[in-house]
Amino acid sequence: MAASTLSEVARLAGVSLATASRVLNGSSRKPAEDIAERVREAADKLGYVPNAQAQALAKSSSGLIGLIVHDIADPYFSAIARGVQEAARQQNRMVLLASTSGAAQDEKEAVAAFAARRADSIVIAGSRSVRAEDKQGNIELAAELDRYCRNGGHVGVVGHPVVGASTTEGYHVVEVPNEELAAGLAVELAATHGGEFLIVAGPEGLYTSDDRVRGFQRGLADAGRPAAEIIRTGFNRAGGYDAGPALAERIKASEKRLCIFAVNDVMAIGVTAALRTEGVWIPRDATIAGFDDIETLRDFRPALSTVHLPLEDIGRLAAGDPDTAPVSGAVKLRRSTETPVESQV
Amino acid sequence: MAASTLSEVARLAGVSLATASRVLNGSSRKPAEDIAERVREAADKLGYVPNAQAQALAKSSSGLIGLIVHDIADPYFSAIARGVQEAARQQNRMVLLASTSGAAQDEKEAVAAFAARRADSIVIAGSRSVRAEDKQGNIELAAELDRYCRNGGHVGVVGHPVVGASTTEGYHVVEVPNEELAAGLAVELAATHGGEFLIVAGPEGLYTSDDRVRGFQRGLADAGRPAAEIIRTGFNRAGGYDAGPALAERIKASEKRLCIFAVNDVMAIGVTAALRTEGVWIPRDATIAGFDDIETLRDFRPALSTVHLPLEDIGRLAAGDPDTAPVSGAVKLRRSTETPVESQV
DNA sequence: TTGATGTGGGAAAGCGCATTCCCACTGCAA
DNA sequence: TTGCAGTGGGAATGCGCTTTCCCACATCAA
Repeated sequence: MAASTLSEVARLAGVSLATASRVLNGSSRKPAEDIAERVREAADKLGYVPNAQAQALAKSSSGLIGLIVHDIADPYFSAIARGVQEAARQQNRMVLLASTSGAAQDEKEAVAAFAARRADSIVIAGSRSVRAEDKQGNIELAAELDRYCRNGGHVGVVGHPVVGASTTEGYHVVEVPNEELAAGLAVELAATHGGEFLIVAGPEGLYTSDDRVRGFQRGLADAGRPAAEIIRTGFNRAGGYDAGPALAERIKASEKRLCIFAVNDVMAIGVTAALRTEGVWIPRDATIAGFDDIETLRDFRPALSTVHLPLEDIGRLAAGDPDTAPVSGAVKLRRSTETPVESQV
Repeated sequence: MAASTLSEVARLAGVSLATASRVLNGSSRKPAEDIAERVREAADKLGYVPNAQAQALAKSSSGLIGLIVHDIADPYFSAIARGVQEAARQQNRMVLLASTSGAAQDEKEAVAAFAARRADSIVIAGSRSVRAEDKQGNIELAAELDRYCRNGGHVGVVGHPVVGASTTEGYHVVEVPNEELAAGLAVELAATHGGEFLIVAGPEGLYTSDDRVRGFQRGLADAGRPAAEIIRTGFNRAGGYDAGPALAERIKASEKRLCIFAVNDVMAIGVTAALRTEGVWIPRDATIAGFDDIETLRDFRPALSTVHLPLEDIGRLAAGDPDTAPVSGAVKLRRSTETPVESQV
């Protein structure tokens, strides 16, 4: 990647390096118009493209914003990514992407790589976990992030604070009221559903999942209902699908109507798909609700009851956009939790 | 983003800059083990993170790969992005992301920004168009890309060559056999569908859309069928949705059974959703097929007939992964094009 | 006319690192 | 002992740019 340099431009225009720099790369000092014109012409003729690396080195600010997600192809993350991308665009920055499948070790490496590139800020989306086997990874990740912050970096965290961070300096947590919203969902569901509840959750220790489970149980309690049984599985579509057979059996065996809360939309979709293969239909034989309100799934039938989260805004907020309103979700009841009249319990 | 520098490490370790560099940042010359150990200790104590900007400047290779998509939240693009991301990871690079909504002007700016960052290569996904109003934009984009290539950059293009590129030097086109696959789809559909065909296409001049339309028509011709009528709309879910009402009317008015080919999956989903609101059911009242085989939509019901494209592989290929096999799609007939026995035409 | 003030361009010093070149030192054969 | 190749560390240069500092010149009031 060689290209023409500023000094070549300066030479061609017959001015000094300093002047050329002032003309081309925005400085407070504006050279005279005729000179500026000469410089611009020279730059144009040479096809000059400023070397952002060198600029970053010289003014120690890279114009980069690092984004860490579990999987960029997961619609949850890609929606957030869109928000981050937009904020970056507004701030005249570029976004550096890292997918980590959620492994703390990988996230740590990503942070180090971003730090190496001197990213101005890092957005870390995706749930961390407090499970014992992740402990070491979390500690290292936190240490890496702390170091990054200490060196003047900004970290935007989606959802909940970084596990094990030793300081709040430099961290900006975008609060997502998972617990409250899940509670709200439970209350609203309890209003029309007289049967049992069951939660399809992610692995124990996964923050987001745990928050939503806790909230849902609290909502049930508030509505005077017994706590729901919990089935744990993967936090993705496959996890939901895997939980299907057991659920189907349960539904067929029990004469009480079941309402399933899957802690995110893709899991709910997975569950629904699996149930369908077992001959269990939503909402005829059971009802289900998700969480996130993923856009790509909005045409899914039966329309999925869920909790809307402004994912794009979340991304924007995490990227430090000041004009975006704080996160506020909303319960959306749709077809998937409508109990057909003839089968009320 | 200040941080400790190599020379601080060197001083602490009591060695020269050169030695520290050799120890820490992979050089062919390996200093003695005891010295190396001292340097590593010092680096560790200071929390040294090499400045990738400076490294890039010094050895003029940035380890960056730029990715241009229309919309990162579109599952088509996010799937490709995942592939690019994986390839980058394997190559020990990072990916720089730019979303452009497909405007040639924006894509040009993105290319310039990548060039400024001295990205080793650029992947440009998403269809370009040959419409007259985009002509100027295309020219400028091509010029920017050409310049980038001339300066030693590599460009990976998804689908079809860059419109107006003056050279092939540096370009690597990942061929996607849109036309052949669409033809294959038409042939397979014609085998079981006796009624009419209709195509819901993107705007005229959009390469991918045009290719698929052309292929489909050719397939129909091969099957001895008359050419399908074409409705043009937006190349996304909203476009498909917008086409719904007119289609519904048509379907209701005609007694011939209609098979719709939407040139991509999200459009097909949009059409289906709109038809549903008009009381038209797939596949009862009409059938529909899409293109792309988007993963997030696989649980959609009726299961969408489509053409499978290995999007992740496409991303990997475009990012220059040598181990990935060339693109080969496959027609997938599913529920959405199954004609119920009782309503055969 | 003189000195004060302002204006605008140029020289040069880094930014943090890789790398080339140089040199001191070692070991070994002659 | 001398000479030579080989080893390994250090000084210095440059990557492309920003920015400070300096200086030449013009302008204007006294």
